[in-house]
Amino acid sequence: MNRTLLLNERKKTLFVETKLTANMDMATMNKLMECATFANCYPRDVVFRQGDPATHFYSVLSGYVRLYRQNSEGREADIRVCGPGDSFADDLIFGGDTYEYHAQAADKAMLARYDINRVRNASLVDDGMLARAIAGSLAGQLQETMDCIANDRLNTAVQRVALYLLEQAEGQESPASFRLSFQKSLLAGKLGLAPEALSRAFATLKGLGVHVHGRIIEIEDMDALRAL
Amino acid sequence: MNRTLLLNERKKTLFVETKLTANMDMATMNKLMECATFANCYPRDVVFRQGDPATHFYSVLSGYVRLYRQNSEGREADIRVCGPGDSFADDLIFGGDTYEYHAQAADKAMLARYDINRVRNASLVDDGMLARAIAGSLAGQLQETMDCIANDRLNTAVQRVALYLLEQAEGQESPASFRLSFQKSLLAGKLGLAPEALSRAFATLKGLGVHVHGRIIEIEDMDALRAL
DNA sequence: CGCACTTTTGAGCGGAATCAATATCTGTGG
DNA sequence: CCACAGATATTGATTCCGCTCAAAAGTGCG
Repeated sequence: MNRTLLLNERKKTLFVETKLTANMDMATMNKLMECATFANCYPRDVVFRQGDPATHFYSVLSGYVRLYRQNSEGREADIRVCGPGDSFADDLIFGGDTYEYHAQAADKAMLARYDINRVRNASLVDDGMLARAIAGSLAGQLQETMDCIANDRLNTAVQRVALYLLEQAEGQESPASFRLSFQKSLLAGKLGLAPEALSRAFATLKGLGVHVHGRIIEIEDMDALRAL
Repeated sequence: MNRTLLLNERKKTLFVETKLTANMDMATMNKLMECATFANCYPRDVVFRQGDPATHFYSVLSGYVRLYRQNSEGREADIRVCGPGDSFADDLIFGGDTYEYHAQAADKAMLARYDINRVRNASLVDDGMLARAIAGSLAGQLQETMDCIANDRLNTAVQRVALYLLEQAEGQESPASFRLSFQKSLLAGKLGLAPEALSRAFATLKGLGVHVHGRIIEIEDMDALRAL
């Protein structure tokens, strides 16, 4: 068994597990696969830049990608952090000809890279399955993004961090423990905080039984966090 | 010509001018129309509540609808303000069975009200046009919503207000003038501000040649705002 | 003309950003 | 295995933005 074949099998598996392909039949998945190439990224690699003409959209197979915008002084604000299974820039399939944000690998990452025009054309000639899958993906992203706005506007830094920890510990009983899936500086950005603010939020949460050792988090009492 | 007929013609016109129907052919539009009823709302009418089972999605034909979420203490945060042509809760067509936010008329409003199940089923049997139209609508909303996050995180109150005014004055030369399309308290919510903060932002902008008389806005020099 | 609602203004406070310094972690090579 | 360098994270001090509460002023409608 050669190495390339193994790699392709792995890619294929990850491709199938993507949110975009989750509810597709085989035929549609194959159509989509034909529009795809694969790309490996190293940390800090730029996937595309705001203002670039939009040619491709992406699914994350492994690793993380950070979507962000910059203001005139160069300060950056994260819009979304995409992990395995997430897709991004697919909002440009049905309109929009330039990327509206920067995309940068936040880790070693493997991406599926779809040609926008080919996917759009494919969606024009199939029975609607492809368009429905895209719509489903966009709907999920829209919900997440609206959640994010509400969360930003309604909750303080400590509350947002507590909420994130609870989401990560989903399904565990108190006491829960897990490993953060990415760096704290990236997490800070995702939550709309400066890294210092995240640090201070963790310090506050220590008083409620949250222990942080590097990337390992231990939560003594999940209900104490829920009560915030 | 009777009154009801006139009214229906008006509804039909507004229906056609909706973002959702913008790129549809007649056949698809008719299919969609068959899933619709119409509703008139008075200011502060509740369209649906967070947690309600999702049965319908909506297009705004006239007036404004506010989408918002509440925290445990009852404080409210606006997620989106929908005006003529906008649709909302269409993110639930392909997944999600409860509304994730409150929707409230912010004005006398006329809405098209679509049965989610019927539209979903219609989208399963057509050639994909319906699904593509929905995907296009969701893509637009997603872009707006991501813009909102970036804007919130990157700009101060004064900058956000200035940006909003520039958008509203789109296409005019300096000096520009126009009327706000809704109350200041609603605008404040849309921009993620307390009403007092909006007021103070206007006060600050007075120094840059922005004059506010009730809902009438006059901008002496648009470039001065762009420079913020 | 008066009442209710919306908006503005003022004062004080609190949360998070910024800047700066220190501590901790990670991976590399001696 | 340890020492070291560079990156990452924490802590402290300060500033500033925007929220809250309270009161006054403005607006519009019957």
